[in-house]
Amino acid sequence: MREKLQAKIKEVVSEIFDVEVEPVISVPEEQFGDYSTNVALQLADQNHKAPHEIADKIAKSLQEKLSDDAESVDIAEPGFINIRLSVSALWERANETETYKPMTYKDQSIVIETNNPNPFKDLHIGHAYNSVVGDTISNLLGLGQAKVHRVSYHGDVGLHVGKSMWAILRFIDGDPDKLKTIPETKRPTFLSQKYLEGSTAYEEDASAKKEIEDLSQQSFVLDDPIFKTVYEICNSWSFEYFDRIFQSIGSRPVEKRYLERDADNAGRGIVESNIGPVFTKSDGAVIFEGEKYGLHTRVFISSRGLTLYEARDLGLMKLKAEDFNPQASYIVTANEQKEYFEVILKAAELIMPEVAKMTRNISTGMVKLSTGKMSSRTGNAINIGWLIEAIKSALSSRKSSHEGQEQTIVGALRYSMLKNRIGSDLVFDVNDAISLEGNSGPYLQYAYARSRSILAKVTSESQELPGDIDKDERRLLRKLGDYQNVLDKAVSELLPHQLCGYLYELAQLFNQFYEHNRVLGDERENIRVNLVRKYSDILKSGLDVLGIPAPDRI
RNA sequence: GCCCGCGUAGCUCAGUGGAUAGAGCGCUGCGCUUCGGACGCAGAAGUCGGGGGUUCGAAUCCCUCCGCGGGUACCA
Repeated sequence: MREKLQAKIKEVVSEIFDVEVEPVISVPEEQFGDYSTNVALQLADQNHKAPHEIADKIAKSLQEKLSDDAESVDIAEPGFINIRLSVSALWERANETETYKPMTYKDQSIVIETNNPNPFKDLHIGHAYNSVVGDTISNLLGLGQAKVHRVSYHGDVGLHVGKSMWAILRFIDGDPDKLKTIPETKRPTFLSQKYLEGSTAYEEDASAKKEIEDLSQQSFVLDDPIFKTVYEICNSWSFEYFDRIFQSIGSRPVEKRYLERDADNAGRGIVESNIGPVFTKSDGAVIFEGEKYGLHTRVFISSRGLTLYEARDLGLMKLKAEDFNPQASYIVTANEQKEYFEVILKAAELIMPEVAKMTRNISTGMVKLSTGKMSSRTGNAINIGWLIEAIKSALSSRKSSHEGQEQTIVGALRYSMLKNRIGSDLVFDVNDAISLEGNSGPYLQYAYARSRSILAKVTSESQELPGDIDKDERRLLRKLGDYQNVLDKAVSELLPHQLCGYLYELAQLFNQFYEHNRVLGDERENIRVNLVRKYSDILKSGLDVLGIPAPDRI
């Protein structure tokens, strides 16, 4: 409908004024109509004519051209043209919407790095946020008809591994079988405790520091049998834990896990073979002089000969390009890495321009806590497991059944992370995240369950619709037809909050409708059931994109 | 210091060139539950950080100042 309208306006303008324009069409407040355009104001600017006159001419001609689709075409000061759709056009638009799929990324292979927690360490809200955002953006890409490859990247080598292994090796005291004494459910806690022990020792004990540094080296070579055995067991514990947690917050599994170990080799090769043209040596280190390009100068290979994150990221870019032959590659990270990635991409541009060109860092903003105080044990971070328990206990304080509780938790958590624009910081308020009311995931799930409950009770079979429509019905139908525009925008800009905002407004309208209008047993039952059905389908499909389950009963 | 980002109601945020700046939470009052009250209705609450500029039109673009956050050579 929007395209149709756009074409007609273009046609009209071309006929009357003999100019080519790409008319901007927006959805105004309901009182003004269903669509609005400011072409007259744009033309007035160019032609130095009164916008009102121009608008008048366009509106008259447009009214004729649209015939059955427009109920009215009005002008409003200073020169807006407002179009009010006919009832039949509104239904047509809503029907289109139900089967609509944006084609934004059609036939593209796209690889996206959705999360990157390090084994041996614990997961906190920041990891959950990254996963939820990365997963939802992947869903949007998929909706835009891309072939999406979700991947993750993990720091399985380096200092943090040394810290953990130092404490773990002391615990097993030469006997790897001691790990078997740790029950499966305690493994994540065990690992995070050992990491904490190692970190503390590293700070406070000089001899431990030396040992930890040696163990860090060992993580690269793995030539000590006991180290290797223990390392591999604990690594697998971590990955099992990650998979379980990410699945429990509704994120789909990754297709491939990349390890720094692999990126290390690839990255070293790239950097070393480009010393001279791209990289230079300085104080024994291999650096990239980003300052030449207005960026930061960064070290890629340290003076001790070790690759740093910079070199490994170059290697990773190459590996991903080889594995998936993508047209686009996204890396979702917190924005503290934004300027870092600008440097990496600049260096990559000089070495492998085609890879650099398609790679984009989506920076998410940092997760901050609204309350200063947090668990003293985990420092200033909120552990994901703790958060899930908090939502669970908020739920059980309700009298309702526990049916669908898991889904409600996912809904509350994901929605609280997705409803704000990606890029600005997320001030994480636990009370907000566990909220079941207002602009929240559970509000949407509840509004969905209500509609399903009505539909389950429908007995009449007649599908014949009356030609007229009342005010509340029209309002709901108007909103339903908006869905495809919202999808277009959310998909092309990769902004899930656009969809959140729309679904919330839609659910609000439905709840208002529900409050003031009887559906079943009313003389207008047919038309209303039809609306409820469309509403229910659209809400479910939107929640699905957000990775939020929509159970029939909650 | 330099670079990047942000500043909208008490709090958390939408709105990023168009019409009287919107929502949730919180606050005040109401509906007391007939298709599910995890709901609905009404109300109070704003120098859109300050100042200047561009424009028919600015929260939105430009300049400047203030405040906050992040980055800034061997962490990731």
